[in-house]
Amino acid sequence: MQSQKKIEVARQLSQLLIRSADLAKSFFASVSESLEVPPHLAMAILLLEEPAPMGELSQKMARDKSYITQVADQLESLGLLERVPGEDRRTKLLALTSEGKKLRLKLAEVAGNQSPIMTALNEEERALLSNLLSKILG
Amino acid sequence: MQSQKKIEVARQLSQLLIRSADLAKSFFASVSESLEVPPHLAMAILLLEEPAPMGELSQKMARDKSYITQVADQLESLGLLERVPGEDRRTKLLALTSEGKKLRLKLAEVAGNQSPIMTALNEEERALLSNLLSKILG
DNA sequence: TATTGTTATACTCTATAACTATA
DNA sequence: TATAGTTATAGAGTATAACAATA
Repeated sequence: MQSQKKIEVARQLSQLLIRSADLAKSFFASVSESLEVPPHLAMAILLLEEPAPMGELSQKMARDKSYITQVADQLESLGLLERVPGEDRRTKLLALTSEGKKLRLKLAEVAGNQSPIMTALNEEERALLSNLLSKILG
Repeated sequence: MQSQKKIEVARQLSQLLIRSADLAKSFFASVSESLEVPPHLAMAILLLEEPAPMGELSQKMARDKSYITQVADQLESLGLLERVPGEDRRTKLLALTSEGKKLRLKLAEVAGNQSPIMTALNEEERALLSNLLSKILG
């Protein structure tokens, strides 16, 4: 393939990728906002199916631990989670309250059923997409 | 498909999508930084193959015009572009200087050849991915 | 000494609102 | 009145650095 053409292919595909991810994000943002939680709090809730140490959430969200402290503070003040003692006394587990769990279910249901990924693609296409993306991620 | 399972599929695929887009972004960021331009300036340069009014760049980058003003200021102070008069006297065209054009070529070459999208997928796979993503974007 | 989490603070990206000049 | 661009400013999201408690 010619060099100039290659550039265009790469650029357009990158743009498609970024726009799709933006769509997924903004879909998730609108779901969260309809449930009156900011998106990053909603994402944390979704990831806390089981109580987990803050460091673990930091990894899963790919955010600094100091930011997780702030997220946890906000969720706590909304009554959606509690910090409970962990194995060793430095560790704190983030555990959803019953209200947090309720919210998690609602969030998961809407996000699972109405996501553009679910509505636009059938099962086979989703599997295909999953493979291609995994390949990119190496 | 069961509801709980569906949720997991949607979440995992969204995560894959977002992580792939993040990879594309951070690849581009590292390319730009190796050429000593911040990524958003680099993206503007890439999009300015031909001189274009600021409003057009605003659309292509999906950013507010006031932000484009700031981007243009920075590129101008780096000697990478000039504002030249457009058709009517309100309009200004953003035109790369010769140094800007040189940089654009380097940028495009590396981004086109070494992008994870290009290295991880073959031509057929890229076409497939492009279709799936277009479907999601509707 | 290394690890978990916290605090205070500052930075980056980007938008909003009010404006100027031109159409 | 509508459009292109500018200015000044503010906000959201996130990180850095120094710290405390525990291991």
